[in-house]
Amino acid sequence: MPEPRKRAPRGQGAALRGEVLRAAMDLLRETGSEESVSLRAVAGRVGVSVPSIYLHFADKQSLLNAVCEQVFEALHVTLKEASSDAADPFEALRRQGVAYVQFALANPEHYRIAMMGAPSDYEPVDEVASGAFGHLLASVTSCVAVGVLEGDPLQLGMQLWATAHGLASLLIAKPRFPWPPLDELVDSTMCAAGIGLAAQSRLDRDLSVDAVIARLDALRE
Amino acid sequence: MPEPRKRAPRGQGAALRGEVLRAAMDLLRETGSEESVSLRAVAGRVGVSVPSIYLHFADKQSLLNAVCEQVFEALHVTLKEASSDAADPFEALRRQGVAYVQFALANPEHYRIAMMGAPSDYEPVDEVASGAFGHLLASVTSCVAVGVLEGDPLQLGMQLWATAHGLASLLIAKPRFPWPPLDELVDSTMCAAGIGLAAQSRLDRDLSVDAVIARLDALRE
DNA sequence: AAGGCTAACTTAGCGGCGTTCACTCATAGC
DNA sequence: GCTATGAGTGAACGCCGCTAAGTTAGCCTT
Repeated sequence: MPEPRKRAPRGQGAALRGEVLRAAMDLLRETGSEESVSLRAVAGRVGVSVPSIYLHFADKQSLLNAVCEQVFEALHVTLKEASSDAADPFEALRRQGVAYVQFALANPEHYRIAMMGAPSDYEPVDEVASGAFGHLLASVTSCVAVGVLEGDPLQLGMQLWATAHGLASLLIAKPRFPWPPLDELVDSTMCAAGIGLAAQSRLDRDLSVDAVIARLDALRE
Repeated sequence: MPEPRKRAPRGQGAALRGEVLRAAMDLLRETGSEESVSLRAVAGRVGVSVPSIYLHFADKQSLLNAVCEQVFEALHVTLKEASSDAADPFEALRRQGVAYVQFALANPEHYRIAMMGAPSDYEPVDEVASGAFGHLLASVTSCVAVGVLEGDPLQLGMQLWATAHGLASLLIAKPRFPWPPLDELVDSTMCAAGIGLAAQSRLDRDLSVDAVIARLDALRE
């Protein structure tokens, strides 16, 4: 592994920032473990000395925060694409949930850093809100407008988010668990989450089992 | 902070193991961050030198694995207590879900290590299966027997587990997010998860929104 | 009671980590 | 040609997990 990098010309110092960020993301993907992404490893891959990283990132956490932003943006794009050809907003929710889990499983270490790490001082909560979660919220709001969901769109969105995240993060954190076939599991879970939220607002929450059974059996065709 | 520890008598060397484990858990709880639990910090708190830890734990990960086992056991006890006085198995599920999230929020760093960390080489998957998850599975199986849930209890249990874990881990990982009041959010989410799983098996999964609305509106009293 | 055996624990040190400070070097502008 | 400055480096600090070698103290044998 040579060190191909030449000193950048006068105005182009910031180019190094992009190279460092890309190297960090590549290392995460290739090694699959956050701990192997050390500043020395990143610097070595870029072909630069360690302190050079500090010219563009205040510290290691800032670099990881930049990684998170990339992940959030990629997730946003993925969810938009997944829901673009849905027939209705309820199906859009389901597709977004499935795409969310697939994204997490396809980029587990990126997802772990962005969504399962310790909360850092600067949580980009606005980024998330205006990005992927904002897109989810729009679909939820449409569902409320159509009448399939009822209640506060923000709370409904968080509940759906939590369901998708729960499945994704469990699958990532506990890969040895004897999971059933994933496609069916994920689709079933997101389906149940949507239907559950829709059904819950139409039912008294404190019904007895027998009452719940009686009501739900009416759903059968 | 003095170092009160005297050398243990001849047969009691293993007592140190318990002290180290307790110190690690206390440090986790007090500092609220895994990174501040270094072997030096643990050893200092116990009043012993660092290599002494290696007499009872193969490496740091083994110590953390022991912490995880404690957490799983405490979680198991919590879930058993929470569901002990439920009127029916469906309510037992709901109470377990609520208690699960409360446990995670009350012990966030313990929960993070046990459930949100990178999978270590020895995942105590059997421990989880025979403990807290086993207890959840029993309630699910009862629900299937009673007829409110339908399908594979293992898959249903995983889906409920994922929902509770999703809420818990999101709340821990994203504390800056503008969460609504937690009690209502948690109870609503677990309720919706149970009802959703029960309703899903009674519905064609590919109904259009309008069909879903029509069917679900029949649930209203 | 003396001495040895071994369990229990320590001292010293390795290499790797994030981070900092003082520095070199090349070039753009005068 | 000179110099100001942006781009990047070398060396070092303290903390980390971990290890090899050594030391201490109490039970057991004789």
